[in-house]
Amino acid sequence: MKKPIHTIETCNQSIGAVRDALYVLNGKWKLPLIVALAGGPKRFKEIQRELKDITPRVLSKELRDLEQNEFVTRKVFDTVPVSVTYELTEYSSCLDEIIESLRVFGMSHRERIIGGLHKDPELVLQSEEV
Amino acid sequence: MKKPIHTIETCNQSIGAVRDALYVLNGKWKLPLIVALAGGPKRFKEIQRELKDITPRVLSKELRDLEQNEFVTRKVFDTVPVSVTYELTEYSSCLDEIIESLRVFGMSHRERIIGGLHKDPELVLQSEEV
DNA sequence: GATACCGGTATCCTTTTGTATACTAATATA
DNA sequence: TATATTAGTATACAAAAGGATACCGGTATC
Repeated sequence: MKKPIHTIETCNQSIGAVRDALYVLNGKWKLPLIVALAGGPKRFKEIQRELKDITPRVLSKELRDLEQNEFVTRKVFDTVPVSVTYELTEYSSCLDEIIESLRVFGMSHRERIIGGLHKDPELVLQSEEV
Repeated sequence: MKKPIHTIETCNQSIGAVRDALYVLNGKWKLPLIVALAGGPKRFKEIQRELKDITPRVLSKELRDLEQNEFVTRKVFDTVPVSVTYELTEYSSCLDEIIESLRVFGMSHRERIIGGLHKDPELVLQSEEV
């Protein structure tokens, strides 16, 4: 008899892994922030202007999160006044694949929910303009 | 000259799609709940017992979310007292692929963060036992 | 001298998310 | 008669995420 593939431990481990993955992208601003930085290094205020409505408090925290996940590097330049840039790392490109698969899934799911004349799509879909 | 692939609209649309996708799996209990139902239809109390610590209020809400996303069907049986079962739909299997890619990413990311002797992995990784 | 820019931080507040606890009505069991 | 079971709901609360606003010290511009 074969060993079971799904033990309680491996299963919980998998749940943890998926949760870690989701955690990396969680919150309102991670994705827009990654997209903003995809165009090259940017300065703090520059990002803040691009992501209309993000407060410096939140931006600062989101950038720190991405930095700790090694998706972003922070560079301080010795100018007056100091300038600080944030830049996506090489490693961050490993997000591309998973973001793409989330995108594909999200698009088709949205089609299904809207196309199926769901009673209240706004309960199901998060992004606006349903 | 070619049309740009990344216009502001398509880009925002993509962000929305990814956000919708993440929204489907968000929260503390969606994943454990899906895993619990992967073993076949289960009744409310049965699930509640399996997911130790989930309160009926939250379980009820999570099940409703999954139902509205068409990942779960609710069936009421005319027994006394009534029994109600929850079951994954065919459609829910479209989650498999994306959950698997999240799992793979999550595992390797966790390895990287822990293996890289990150100062405080608990700031970065969400699932316990870092 | 007044104002604006830079990269944030401090403090307080609101919204969202999840928890705790108690409760329902009908039936079965002890 | 007392208790447990079913599938939840009601009310109140705590914790987490995010927003609003003001502020810092140093320089440049008006």
